Amino acid sequence: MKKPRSESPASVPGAAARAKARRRPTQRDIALATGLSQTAVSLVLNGVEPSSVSDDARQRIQQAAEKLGYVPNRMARNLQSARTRTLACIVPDLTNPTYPALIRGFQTAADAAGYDTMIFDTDGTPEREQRALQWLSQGHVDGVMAVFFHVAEAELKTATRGGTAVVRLESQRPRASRDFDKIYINNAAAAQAMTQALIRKGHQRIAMLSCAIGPGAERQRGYQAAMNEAGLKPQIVRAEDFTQADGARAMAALLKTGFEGSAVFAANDLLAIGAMSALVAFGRRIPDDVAVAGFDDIPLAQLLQPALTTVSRNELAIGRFAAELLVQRLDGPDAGRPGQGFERPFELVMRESA
Amino acid sequence: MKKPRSESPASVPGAAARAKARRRPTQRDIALATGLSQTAVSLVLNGVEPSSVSDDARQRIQQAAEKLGYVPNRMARNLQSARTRTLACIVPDLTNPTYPALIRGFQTAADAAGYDTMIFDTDGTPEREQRALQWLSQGHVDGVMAVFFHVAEAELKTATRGGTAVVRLESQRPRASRDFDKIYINNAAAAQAMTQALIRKGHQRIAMLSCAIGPGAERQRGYQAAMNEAGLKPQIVRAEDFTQADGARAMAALLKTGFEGSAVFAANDLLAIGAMSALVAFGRRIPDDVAVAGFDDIPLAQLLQPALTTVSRNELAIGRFAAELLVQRLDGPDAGRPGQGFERPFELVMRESA
DNA sequence: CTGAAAGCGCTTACAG
DNA sequence: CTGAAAGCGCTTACAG
Repeated sequence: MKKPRSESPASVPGAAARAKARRRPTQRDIALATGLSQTAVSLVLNGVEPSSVSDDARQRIQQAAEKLGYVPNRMARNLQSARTRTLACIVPDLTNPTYPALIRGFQTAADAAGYDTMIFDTDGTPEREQRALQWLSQGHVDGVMAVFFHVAEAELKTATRGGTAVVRLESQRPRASRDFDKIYINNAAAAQAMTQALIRKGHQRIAMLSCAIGPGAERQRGYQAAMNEAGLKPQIVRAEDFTQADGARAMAALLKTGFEGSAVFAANDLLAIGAMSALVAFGRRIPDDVAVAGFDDIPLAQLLQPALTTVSRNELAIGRFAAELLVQRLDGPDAGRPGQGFERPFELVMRESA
Repeated sequence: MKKPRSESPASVPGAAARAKARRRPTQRDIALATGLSQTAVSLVLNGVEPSSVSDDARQRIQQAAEKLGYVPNRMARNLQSARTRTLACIVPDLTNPTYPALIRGFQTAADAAGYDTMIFDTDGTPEREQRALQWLSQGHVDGVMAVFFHVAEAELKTATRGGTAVVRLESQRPRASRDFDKIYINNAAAAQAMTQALIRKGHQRIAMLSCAIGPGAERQRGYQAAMNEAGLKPQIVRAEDFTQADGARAMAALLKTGFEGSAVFAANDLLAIGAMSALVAFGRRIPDDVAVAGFDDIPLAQLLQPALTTVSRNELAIGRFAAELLVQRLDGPDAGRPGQGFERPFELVMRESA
């Protein structure tokens, strides 16, 4: 045997040898141990009803399985049945607390339906989102809830054409899709409502701290609509990404150029928190000198001093709802129905910061 | 990446054809399309070198693969090669920001080595940790970094005997294990150091707010050692779980019974944050009336008002290190070496809250 | 250079 | 009731 010298994973000697050395028992081992057929073993261990295996055989098989510590090989089972009993969450950034909350809700519902949950963090970059797509297309999961910033609908459709159920979270009312469900909140309306609330509080010069990716555009749209409607001049400042550090940087830059507004509306809570720390560093009091509002209502928002005014989407409920949609599609009677769009409510949470 | 076109030929109508079109293309389809063997297809698509396939054949195969939008079926490949090129992180609670940081670091290193990262949230409960074990034993991943609260060493060993590489994060110096690596910080020493720091600041009545699970016990041990050593009387209050809500509840209960201490040392930052909100609600000023210290140094710690004094483990670095260990075991020359224990440093981060 | 064939561990018709 | 057999999509020795 000539060993091909390749990058192929299987040619790594150590792991392959080790795997073989400590082989896990298979149905064949149980068949050999009991003197019955592998078919019978499969039938018994899967509890296929009505059972065509005698009680005696069944008992011997179960005992042998127990004794050998048999665990089914999912790769093999999945290859055969094309079902994995696993769902995935694909999110841009686990260190943004809004996503763990979403996943928490998802997992609760997936668990109740007997599905495992896998989580994939894309970092919100085009490259890693493509890796997530590739991973999806390899058939690891039966269904997925995905938050993508850079993936086109057609790409997602291609990646999941193997039959993977999809719920996509959108930042605006999406076009109807035959192929998968979509959940969205009206980000523009939410941002507009928050801006209007700030205006009602007497603010005239309100800057928006936003970001070009993800839901940033829609939230800017809502802000602009409210400002225009009130005859006020919009001022939008762009941060690199939706992180606290980027928010602090952008706010500091704005302050250095002589910011004279009385309020800042940030496109998410992390940006708002960054802005708050920059404001404090520049000696501005919140909310007396500058009011601050955010978006997401992450758990931390109410713990800040002052507590952050923000927009809540109830992520926990959205996650739960998404998992339930997937399970219905996979196990329910409406497996084949066309995709639907589901709008979820938002809520303004007025706290001390504005 | 080019978007593959639909392979559904308009000239072949009918349900069968559509069902076929929906199927993901396989190597067999490429073989059929090119008139070459499936073996040749596999050889070319895996880039096996030195190649035994002619340039002409190679080109035709690659073109057909592109045209059909071929994506390898991982289930099949894994079944054959027993390798998945995927690593897992198993953690107790994604909504505790310390774990996203850990995962972030892990993912960075895994990514660099060409591995995908899957995340499994156990909720810290015995039931879900068992599900994680079961999932592990099904061979989904080549390696795993795990934080378990309730899983015995033997159980983990059994679940991964298929050859899955393991790095376990421990809360104390672990016993050496032949089977897997362990990373730990000396939680007792860290808690002791923090308690000593509080004592040096003049505090005499220091309560510890802790939790029975996970690293709670070790941190209590360190606290007690420091208190005893200084001739002070330890007072430990137990919260249900390591969450902010539990911290607030436990602190409020303590305050109701007439707490007279001048400092509270919480076993993690979330408990500390909960305690802070309870203290504020009861009209106590931090740190003037009661000083507060935590453990973990989650990103939020420095954003609080007052900023939280805490213990840092540098999760990002730990995660990165863990992934590198796994990759070395899987791809490196030292695949078979016995497991080692690696101690990582901690650091006291003194801020305003104490 | 190329393809026929065995086999990874499993499910599921099908024939005795 | 029971087992032989086909097949899921792939990798890889082996024979031409």
